[in-house]
Amino acid sequence: MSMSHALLISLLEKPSSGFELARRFERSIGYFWHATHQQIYRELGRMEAAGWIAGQAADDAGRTRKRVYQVLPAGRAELTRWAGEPTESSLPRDAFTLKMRAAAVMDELDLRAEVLAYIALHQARLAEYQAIEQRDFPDPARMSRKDRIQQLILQRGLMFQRCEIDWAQALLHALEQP
Amino acid sequence: MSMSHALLISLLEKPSSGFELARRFERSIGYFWHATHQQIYRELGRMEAAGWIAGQAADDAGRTRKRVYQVLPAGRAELTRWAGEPTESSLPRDAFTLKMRAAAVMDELDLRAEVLAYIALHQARLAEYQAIEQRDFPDPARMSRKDRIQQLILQRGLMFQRCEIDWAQALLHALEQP
DNA sequence: TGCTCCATGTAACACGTTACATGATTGC
DNA sequence: GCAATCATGTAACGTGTTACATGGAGCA
Repeated sequence: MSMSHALLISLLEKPSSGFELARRFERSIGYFWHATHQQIYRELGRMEAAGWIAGQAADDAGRTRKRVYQVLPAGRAELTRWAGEPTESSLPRDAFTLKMRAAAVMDELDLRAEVLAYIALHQARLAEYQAIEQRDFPDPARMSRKDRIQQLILQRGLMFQRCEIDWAQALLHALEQP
Repeated sequence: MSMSHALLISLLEKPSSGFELARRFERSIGYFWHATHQQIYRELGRMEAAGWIAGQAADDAGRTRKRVYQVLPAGRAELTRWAGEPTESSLPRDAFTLKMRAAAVMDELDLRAEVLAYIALHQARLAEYQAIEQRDFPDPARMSRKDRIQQLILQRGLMFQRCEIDWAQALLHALEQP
């Protein structure tokens, strides 16, 4: 799995503690890759053992156990190796589409409320992404290569939300017909 | 998990053996929900024990162990119950996007070939879906409610492929800039 | 003092993947 | 007779999820 690589990239973007990573994997990064804190701690332990990352007591640790991890050369090498191998195409598992398949074969199911909730969810996400875009990429003129790529990744998310909303509206229309 | 529900819906669409389900979950259904044959046999066993489905020796079984399963009333009831509960929003884990995040923070990575392969993959899928649409929904005039919903589900897939292709082309352009 | 948040972990279990095994049928 | 495909399964392992536990810091 690429869980470890997701963490390596995240640590390259910013050296962090396990807890900070967990928060980020619930939010911005989480929009594209989700993980629980247990997975993260487990993986951080493995990667430290493998010499990919090094953790040390954080400056602001006080008497807490807070440790901040950073990527070692071996971790960078592993990322390079991984980037070169063929990408596994992710296979979706979408409970919503599944319910719509159910609605197709079971006439008695009325899923209009589900579709409305789905539209609302994706409209909320769209608004969130738009806010992130305005916050992180306010000036289209002065952007580095890194900024441009990161903005494109965000725009992929924006594009999907718009697609989902349009599609769900067409679906709603179809469900309202006998 | 909704693995069992995916199988129930698939069995409602057409009573089948485990092997037939496995083939379908690699192909058409697999575009929206993937499963290996081991998962399928395991789940069929559980569902039969729970009284959701019943299996009997297939008509064309001969001396093989082929068994065809069909959904029992308890299985239908379970689908109805499941459709009524709130839908868990699926969280994506996309290795390709992850690699692009890596490219953003590691200048030395050249992922242009990856992007080209990605474009080719989604163009191939687009063509596949278009072929399925022409085969399964040839006559837009005479379509049942069921057909219309199933076509919309397929069109969601088509829409995503087009989005991915357009987006990847923009990304390719960004990667070619220093 | 008690509440909430920060921070890290263990343990048990469910789910998913991979490798391997078995035997019948179909076509060359 | 052999290979490919149909058809079902077991076993082992890795990953993901859920529940629970622990303790410090900041605040009212």
